This record gives sequence, C-alpha cells and structure tokens, in this order.
Amino acid sequence: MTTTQTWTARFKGLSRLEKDIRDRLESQSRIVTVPAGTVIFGPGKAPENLMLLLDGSVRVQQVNEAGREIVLYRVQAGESCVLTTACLLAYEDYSAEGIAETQVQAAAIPRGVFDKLIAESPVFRTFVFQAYSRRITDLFHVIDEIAFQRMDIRLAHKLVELAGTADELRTTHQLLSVELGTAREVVSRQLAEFQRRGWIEQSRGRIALLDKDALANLAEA
Amino acid sequence: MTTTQTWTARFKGLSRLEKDIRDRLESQSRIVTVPAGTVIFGPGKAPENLMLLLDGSVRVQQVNEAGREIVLYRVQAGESCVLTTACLLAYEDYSAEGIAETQVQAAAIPRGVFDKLIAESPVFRTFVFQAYSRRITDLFHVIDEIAFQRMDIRLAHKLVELAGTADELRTTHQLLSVELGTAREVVSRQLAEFQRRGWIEQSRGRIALLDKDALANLAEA
DNA sequence: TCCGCCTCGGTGACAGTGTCACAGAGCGCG
DNA sequence: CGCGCTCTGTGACACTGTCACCGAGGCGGA
Repeated sequence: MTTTQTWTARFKGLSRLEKDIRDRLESQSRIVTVPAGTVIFGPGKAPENLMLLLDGSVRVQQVNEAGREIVLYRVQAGESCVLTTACLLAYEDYSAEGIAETQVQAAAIPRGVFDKLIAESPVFRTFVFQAYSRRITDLFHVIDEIAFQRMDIRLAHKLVELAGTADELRTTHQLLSVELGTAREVVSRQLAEFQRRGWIEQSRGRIALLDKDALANLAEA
Repeated sequence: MTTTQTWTARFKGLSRLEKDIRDRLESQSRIVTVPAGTVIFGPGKAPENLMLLLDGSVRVQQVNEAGREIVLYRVQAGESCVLTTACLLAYEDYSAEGIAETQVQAAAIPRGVFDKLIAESPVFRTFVFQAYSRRITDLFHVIDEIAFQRMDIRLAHKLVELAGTADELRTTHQLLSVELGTAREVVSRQLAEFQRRGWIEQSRGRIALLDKDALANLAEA
C-alpha cells in the first residue's frame, strides 16, 4: 500500500479536518511499518504515540497474573489505538497488550502533537471521542458475551467472524480458546460437535467451514 | 453537604486548574441533586451533561436483550461519569445505564462547556483522560474476573467491598447476583456455604459478616 | 531413514456454574 | 387471620472449566 500525503482521507472521522490542522497532522506524524507478530504496546512497554492504522490489524488482548489470556478487540485499518492514549497518562498497571496480527502500517502521532490537535481541532476531538465510544461499546459487548452467552454460540460466531469471506480458517484450538477466554478442551469439544453435525471439517491447524449458514444461524440464537 | 463556589477543589485532578478556567467551570455548571433510585442516564435517555459527583454514588450497569444485568462499575464522590461523554457522541445503542444508589449531588457541565474546557485547559484534558483510564482499567478487571475467577472468590470479595467498614449488609441474593453477573441460585448456594463455615449469618434481606478476615482471605486466593 | 522432540488435538473423570421447576418462609396489609 | 408478594432453599440436570494423560502430526538432526 502506498502512503501519500493524504492518508488522513482514509479515516472517516478525519475527512472534514480543517486544512491547516490536516497539514500539521500529516507533516508531524511519521509513517511506520512493523512486521506481523510485533508487540506494539504492552505491560512495561508504554506507547509514546497514538497509532492510526493505515493497513493491517492489531489484536488487543489481556493477560492476567495467572497467565490466562483473552482477546478484547481488534484495531483494523482506518481505526486508531485510542484507548492506549488514556491508559498512558495514568495507571501503569495497564495489563493489555497490542500485537500486530499482520504486517502493519500506521501513522504515529507523538503525544505532544496529539495533545495540541485535541486542543485546536473540534473535528479531531470528535474523531477521538468517537473512537473511544466505539471501543468502550466493544468492551461492553465482550462483557455481555462472557457473562451470559453460551459457549457454542460464541464459538460459532467467532468462526464466522474470523473466516470473513473465506471458507477456511488457519488457526489452532488453543488460539481460539484465547479468543473466547476459555479452555482449549472446551473449544475442542465444541468443534468436535460441529464436525459431527457436518458443519466443519478439521485437520491439524485448519478448520474448513462446510456450512457457514448453519454456524451463522446458531450464532444468532 | 454544602456547595460553595470552590467545589472544584474536591477533585484531585482539578486542584491545579488554571484560575480563569476554574471560574468559568464553576459559573457555567449547575449543581444538581437527585434522589436515590433515579436513572441518571440509560438507553434512550442520553445525558446532556458531564456529571462530576460531589456526593453519593452512581451504579453503572448493563442490561442485555434477554434482560440479564451486570454491574460494570460505580462512580463515587470526587469522580466523573466520563464514559458517557464519549458514548453520547457516537453510537446510540449504548446499553449501559447509570442509577443513583444514594441521594446524589453533582456538578453538571453542559456539553458545550465541556468541549470548550477540553480545548482550552491542559489540566482539564489530563483530568478527563485520567478518568477515562481509570474506567477502562475497571472494565478490564471486570472482564478478567468474569472470565477467569471462581464464583466463591468473587462473592467473598464483593461482600467485603460492599460492607466497607460495616459488619452487616442490607441486600438480597438477587441484587448480589446482578453485581456478579450470575444467577440468584448460585449466590444462595455460596452464601449457604459461607454460613456453614460460620463466616456469615443470614436473614431475609440481611447478611451479617461474622468473620471478615476469612472472607477477605478467600478473596485474595 | 529413523529417532527424538515439540506442538496439536482427543478423551474421561470430576468439580464448579447456570438453568429450571417448584416449595416454603418472611412480611405487609386489608 | 388470610392473601399476595418477595425472598430464599433445594434437587435435577446440562454446560463449562480443570486435570491428567495419550496419541497423532510434523520437523529437524544424527
């Protein structure tokens, strides 16, 4: 993906940005590229920049003292890692970490620039607060799911979501269990049941979705 | 509680507020008092103000389509309902609601004033982002607890937390189950076990904590 | 090629939690 | 007192999490 001086146009909330602000944002930020697997921020690795994703995907997950993990949300191209900006400023026991799932290209906005833009641009403020809103809503959904949804429904939903338009997933039961904050055995058992019903077909590190409609249907229930 | 013109002094993050900003904040906000039980914001009832709590306590909880509830966090005196500010601006499917648990006194800052203060005062910006940080950290803890902690530990923790310095709680099993996002029967069973161990004593609508140390001890495990 | 080693997935037993149905206890009120 | 409501207790059962263990797949070195 090429990066011109007009990358701000790719962000819905920034399209109406004031001209002078836009120029400063583009000139004072830096385009960075990191390889897949990079830990972008995490405990003991506070981010000094607000990242606006131009391409790729960042998985934000939490690891507790016992080593158990759960995926909180994903940041996709056209979105920003805003929650980190708040978490920088205060508590350092911020336990979440952000990991590049693919190669990631992003605009890095230094903290000082971020602060100035917040002060000077109403459009930028709205952009930031809308991003907050979106993430917080995501977290509320996560809480609702974990607390009240059945595992089979959550797993079916996750399979469809992760597959997107593809008919096959390359992942392990272990990784799926982290997505859902459950145990590997639980995922294995549910997948075995899906396979028994003919909805999927499994082999080592691979899940073929034979009947996405059935899965999507269960996910709605 | 009396409300002088210097209520801003009660907020740790606002003590260093620039003098002119402080004056505007105090003159352009309004002190409101609402009785216990009032729904301050909720689905279909968007708040038009940022509320800074001077006295009392607001319970923020979520209700899903199936009617299941869970308490997300509480806003105490000296804290603010910042998350609502973000959630106003964007998605209206904000499903959380805020309920006054006691009589509540608060400073209500109109949205327009809030926006101006954010633009003009670095101290106010820091205050707001730190408040965000705190809430988000709370939500992360909630997620970790629900996903990975045992119910007996969570319940013991909640009993000690709700009791504070008192030795008795006035609440029902049903309300405790909402605190923890579980079923009433589960709470009843755990409380029965605590009672069998001599840690508590129950009667209708009342739980006496006979051995807080034992409960606190379990909560740590 | 064979062996060793690591990761991945399958399984049974059991404990903990959620759901359902229902019964009885406490309490306010006419 | 009798009625109706809320609150609590209980048993049965299904779902989920934990533990211990095994076998299968895949990779690399001897």
